[in-house]
Amino acid sequence: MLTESASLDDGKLSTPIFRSTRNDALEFRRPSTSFIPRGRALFWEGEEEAQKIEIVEGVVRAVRLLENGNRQILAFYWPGDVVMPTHSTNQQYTAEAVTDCRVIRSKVSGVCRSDEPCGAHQVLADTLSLVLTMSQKNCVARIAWLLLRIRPHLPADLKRPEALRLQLPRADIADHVGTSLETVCRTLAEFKAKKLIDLPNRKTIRFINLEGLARISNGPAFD
Amino acid sequence: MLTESASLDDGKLSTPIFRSTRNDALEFRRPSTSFIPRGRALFWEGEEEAQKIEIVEGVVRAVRLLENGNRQILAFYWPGDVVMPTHSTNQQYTAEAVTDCRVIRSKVSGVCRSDEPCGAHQVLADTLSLVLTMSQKNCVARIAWLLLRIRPHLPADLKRPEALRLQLPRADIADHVGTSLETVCRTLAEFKAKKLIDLPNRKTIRFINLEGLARISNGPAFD
DNA sequence: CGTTATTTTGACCCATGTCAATACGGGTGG
DNA sequence: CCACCCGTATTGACATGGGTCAAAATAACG
Repeated sequence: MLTESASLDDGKLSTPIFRSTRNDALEFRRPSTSFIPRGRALFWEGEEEAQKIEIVEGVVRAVRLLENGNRQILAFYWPGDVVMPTHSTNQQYTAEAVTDCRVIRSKVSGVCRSDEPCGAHQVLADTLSLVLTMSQKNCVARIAWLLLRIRPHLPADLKRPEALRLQLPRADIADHVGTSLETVCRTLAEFKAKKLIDLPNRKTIRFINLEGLARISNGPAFD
Repeated sequence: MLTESASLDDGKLSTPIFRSTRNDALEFRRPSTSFIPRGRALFWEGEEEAQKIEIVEGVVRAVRLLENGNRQILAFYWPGDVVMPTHSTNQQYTAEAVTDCRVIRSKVSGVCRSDEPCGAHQVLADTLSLVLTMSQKNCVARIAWLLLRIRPHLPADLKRPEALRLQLPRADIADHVGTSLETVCRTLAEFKAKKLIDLPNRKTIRFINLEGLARISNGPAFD
């Protein structure tokens, strides 16, 4: 599958906490904090464990694989989010690390209540809005919608003022909004040309005109 | 499952339009069936009642409405199915009668467990496969997929042997698989021309070549 | 520095949405 | 029972969004 080269290429820029000093080399100071290298799965479809996973650092994607090799990314999860299996008989999706991650695993009860909803409720909300977005909006609107959604979670790029580190590769964006990698590129270029965003480099984004993006994300009707 | 002869169309003559719904405060009361005319809502987005609704007869759709007036049908429910609100703070969808329906309402607890999952789990499973279908398959495959899914639930057409009563209007099919009404028509006509199905009239369908339909529903890769 | 993964840009064209005209067909009232 | 009517369905013509293939450019990595 993916290279688990454990090279902290992403980590060194985005994760000042992790690896900040040599002394912290072992993260086991904090109980049950574990490290997940980029590309590795946190759990798989079909796994039955009842656990919850809090993301401390990094980005996680919920994925369903398909017969033909294609994949659908159902949702992204960010630091502070808690990822849980649906407690049905088996997972409906796989959780994978988009970037190097640090997470905290803990047990969870078999029932879910309003104060502690299980993974199903969490994923449901995301998935519902995804279905709506996918079925009602065109590619441009979907990508604008995605950018606005992820923006609050993106870490600042230390070197460039006002710029954020876009942590998702183009392919992941494409597999989330249900389009091709090429269309993502073209659309981002279009946004840049329209001065809605700036792209200092491939992994960095600067939001310039949020209202414009929001208007586009509402769909072609409002151009 | 529960194959009813289901000639409710006649039944509405003798049935009182609406049994005034006072919520049965006592859980163990013998449930009474209520009649829901075509087009009426069983519950709405945002409603907070904790109830479950068993469909005795007819078809129900789970709908989300959109700003621009479009709608997305998340799922259809059939006799024997139990429709439940997600027990989160509010509904994520509206339930409406596609055809005249008879249903049984009853109270439900605030928690959900494996043996009695709440609406979220139910809708989640449907919605997940919907997302996958929508993002990965073309219109033809999506419509074939829908036909195969609804087939087990369709009541027989008494007058024509082997024929089933297609209870969903074209518009509902379109709003479920995320395409236009016209494309649904064209695709059905195409299936008929290829002798995969027959359409004796607008509300009747006869399945001829299930394998062929299944192949198409797997996507364009397998033509 | 050479090699590889990721991204960008271009060319082409098919599937599907949209607009528009027509044809059913099932209720309703006479 | 018939004729009318309106919602639903069908079919056609047309434009285009976005998928696919291909090649080049950039960044990442040893």
